[in-house]
This record gives sequence, C-alpha cells and structure tokens, in this order.
Amino acid sequence: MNTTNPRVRFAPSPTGMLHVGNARTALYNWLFARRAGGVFLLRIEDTDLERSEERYEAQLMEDLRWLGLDWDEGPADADSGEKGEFGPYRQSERLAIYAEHTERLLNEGKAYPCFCTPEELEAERKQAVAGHGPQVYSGRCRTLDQTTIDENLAAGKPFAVRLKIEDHPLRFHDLVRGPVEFAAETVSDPILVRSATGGAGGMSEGIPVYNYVVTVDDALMEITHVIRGDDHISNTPKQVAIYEAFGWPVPEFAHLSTILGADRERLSKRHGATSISTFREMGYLPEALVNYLALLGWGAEDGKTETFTLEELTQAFSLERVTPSPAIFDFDKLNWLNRHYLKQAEPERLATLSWGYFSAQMAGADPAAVHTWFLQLLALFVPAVDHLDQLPATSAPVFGFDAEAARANEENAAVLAADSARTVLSELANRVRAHQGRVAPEAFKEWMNEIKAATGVKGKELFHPVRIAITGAHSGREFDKLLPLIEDGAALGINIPSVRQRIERFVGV
RNA sequence: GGCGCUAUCGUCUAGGGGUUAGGACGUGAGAUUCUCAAUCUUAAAACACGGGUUCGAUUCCCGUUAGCGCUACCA
Repeated sequence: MNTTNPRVRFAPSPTGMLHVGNARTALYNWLFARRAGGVFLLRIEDTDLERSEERYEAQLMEDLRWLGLDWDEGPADADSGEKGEFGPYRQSERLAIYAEHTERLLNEGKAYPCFCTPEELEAERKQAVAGHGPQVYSGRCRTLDQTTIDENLAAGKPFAVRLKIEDHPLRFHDLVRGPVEFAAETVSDPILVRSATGGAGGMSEGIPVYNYVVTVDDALMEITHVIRGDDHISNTPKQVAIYEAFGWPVPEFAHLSTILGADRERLSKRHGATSISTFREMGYLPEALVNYLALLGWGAEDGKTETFTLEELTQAFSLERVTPSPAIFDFDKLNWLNRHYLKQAEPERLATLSWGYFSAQMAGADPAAVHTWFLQLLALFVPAVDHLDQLPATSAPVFGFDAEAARANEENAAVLAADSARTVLSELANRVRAHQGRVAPEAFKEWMNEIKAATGVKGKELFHPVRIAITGAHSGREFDKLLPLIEDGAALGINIPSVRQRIERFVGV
C-alpha cells in the first residue's frame, strides 16, 4: 500500500440532499488527503437506479463546493469536465468494468451462480430466526454440480452471482477502532450481481450490488484509505473477501461514528435542519459548519482549541484523534460558532448574504441607494442573531410600528401601568409637540436627560416606556444606534415610520 | 435472534494505573451597558454497573446493562 501518497474518496449516492453526517465524512476525507498531500476524489454511487437523481448529484457538488471541499478527481458536471485518470467516476458508467470482473471471478471459481428465488431465501431466513441461529445464506447453490448449472442456464432460470466466502476469519484494520475480526461463519456468501428475471426486478435487473462495486472501484481507483460511516463496519468483511478473491491489497479503513439527534436516535429531519443546503439557506456560514463538523468526533491535540479555519484544520487533523463513539448534534454549539464567524465576517459579505432575506421589507428599494444604510442595519443587528435568516424578525422594530399591538402586549402593559411611565411619556409628548420636524438623535438624547432631571425617573423605568413608544418592545438594540437608523431609513423612502410618527401614534399627540 | 461497534459533566471532548479528572457549548450568579443580547469574572456539573489484574483502577481484562449499526438480489 502506498502510504506516502494516499488516495481517498467520498462516495455518496445521489438519492437525496447532502446530510451533515455525509458532509462530515467528506470533510474528514478531504482533511486527511490535504494533510497528507494525497488525492481526494469524488465518486458517484448511482447503482440504485430507482432512487438516484441527477438533480441530487448537482446539488451534492454545489454543497461540497460551498463548504470549500474541492476534489482532485471526479465526474464532469456543469462547472467542469471529468478530472482524473481513474474514471469514469459514476458507477452507472462503469457497468462494463464490473461485468468483466464478474466474469473473471466466475471463471476462477471464486463466485457462482445462485438460482435460489427470493421466496426460498425468505423461508431460510425465517427458519434461522426461529432456530436462534445466525441469518446466513445456506450456500445451497454453492455446491451445485456443473450439469445442474448448465441445465438451469439452458432453461433460462434467472440467477444471481454470489461470492464464495473462504473459511477463515475476515480481518481488517480500522484507524479509529483498531483491529476488527469477523468469524467466517457469520458472513454469508454475498450477492455480487442481481439476477435478471426479465423485468420482474425492475430497473435493477442484472446490476451489481453496492458491496461489490464499491470494492472493485476502490481497488481500481487505488484507494489507500477508506474513510466512511460506521454503518459500513458490518459490510467490511464482505468487502475484504472480495479484495482477497481478486488478490488485491486490502486498504486501511476508518469508520466514523454516527451523528445522533438530541434523543440519541440517528439524526434526521425530525430533529430540525440536517441538509447542508438548509443550513446555507438559514444563513449559517460555511466556515462555521465546517468548524463544527470537524469538532464533532475529533479534537485538537491540546484538548482546548475550538475555532479552526479550514487551513488550520488541515494542519491539525489526524484520523488517530477521531473518536469512535457516536456524537449528538448540538445546535447550540453550532450557533455559538456561527456567531463567532459572523462577528469576523466582512460587512460587504454579510450584505450580500443577507439581502435576500429582506425582499419584503426592501421591496421597491434601489439596492445601491440603500446600501450604506443596509450596512448600518447589519452592523447593529447581525451581532444579535445566531444565523442570518433571523435578521428580518430581529430587526422588525425598525421597519414598522404598531401602536395598538405595543399597548396590548402583556409585558408592555405591566411597564406602562406604572405612574412613572405615564409621567415620562407625557413629558416626552410635550417635547415632541413643541418640536418641529425630524427628531434628531442629539435632540432626543437631550430630551431624555431633561426628562430624567424633571421627573427623577431613571434607568429601566425611564427607558422602557420610551422604548415601547418607539419600537413596540421594552428591550432591543442600543438607542443611540437604533434612532439614527430609524431616522435615516425613514428619510430614504423605504416604508419606515419616523421617530416622530411613532411617538405621535403611541401617545396620541 | 445472530454478529459487530460504542460507553468521562446535560452536550462535544481532553486525559490516563496514583490528577484538585482539563477545555468548550449550554445553565446559574456577579460586573457592565437604558433594556435584552454581547462581553468579562465566577459557580454548579462527569469517569454506566459488577467482577477481576494490581500496593493502587476512571484508565488494563472479562462480564452485565444501555444505545446504535448490519443481519436485502438498498446504498
């Protein structure tokens, strides 16, 4: 095995959205390759013709690119031609290769045709369960004599191709878990190629199965380290047997633990966002997601560092430090990381990423004309969100003011019921009445000082009622930044009520 | 049922035969800002259980339990 120049692959099947679990597998593969100066390749596992869809394949590549995970070899798509010397990189385009290899195995007596029907196999399985024995294929067709085989073939009986499992333990080495061993009698002779029944089996007729093609491809593509989910551990002995049948070297394996939801069950849509594209739509930054995924099952050598750029990760990553135990996906920690990267993001980048969320509020506005103001808005509100799609809700008090709702709100009502609140608001109303035109932030600040002096009310008692009269809520962003934002926005022709209009509506000047 | 994988604070993890079992998220408290948030300080919080091995196990071994995976002519 070539350890100086490792080759690893990410081999998703295009049957759905790229899930965080798979994304983490892709990341670890990529990190391992980049760290070691090796090759990272992308292979599309579309042998499940029924479920594979082209749009998923395109989405997958887009998601990978968004995360910053580029591949050295892989299939052609809209953005680039096929890369690499080991193609094709789509399994559906490699059928002839598999057929050739199946022929070889059959000729060498390492595989055999199996004429058992699904019904027969099902009956065997039921019997095994009833007898508390392992559910393995009996090997009935393994010992068929040539005459019977020829007769069956001549009669046009459909058959699957099975591999003969040798009678010795199947071992492999796992970089995350150490040596793993399976007794031969616990591994059935696996199906390599599905039978062709003449239509009854649907589109998959005669198509080789996953365990077989994955092994052929990994060997032919000279993969040195197979890094994948731990749901493949039980498949690995079958694959090891296939390597052995062909006389190919067995690669190193690294099986990554499952990502679970808060209820300790496999993470699924039920737990909230799980697909990469959803996180993107919600306004998570790719660097936050990458950082979080890296931490989910791996830790820095110092045991302390939490934030890593992709660059830093490639320096620090090693498979030896990957933990074997399953990890629960923690949205709180992801949010913390996202806030961390949001703070560091360039304002212009944030503007580009956020603009789309405000299509309702900014309807009809000229993006160029409101750009500076929009940056101002983001500077004030981005620090208050976990992810960008929360921006419209968090900044809603800027864009509109509902005096009725403000008064009706229970918490507000409690604040407004205080004598001090009434005094403060009437003082405020007096000043608005006496003042002409726009309420300048400087003037407002002066008013607040005057009211404080005149009434003796200060702190919460002073600011909460005023805040309600202007924003409809007793808490929010700092007044000295919020007021100019509202006033500038009102002057810009976006549909934003001015400070004066708000106070007038609320106090009824 | 069979086989396999896993087991340190609520969560992600560091550590490792003798440690005050470390960090981070989250949570509580305090400071601060008009408030909330943010920030800073601080507190509470863990070696699943039972047997070995050993002078000594959270650490090594075995078992139990629990969780998860595979047990397909899915990937």
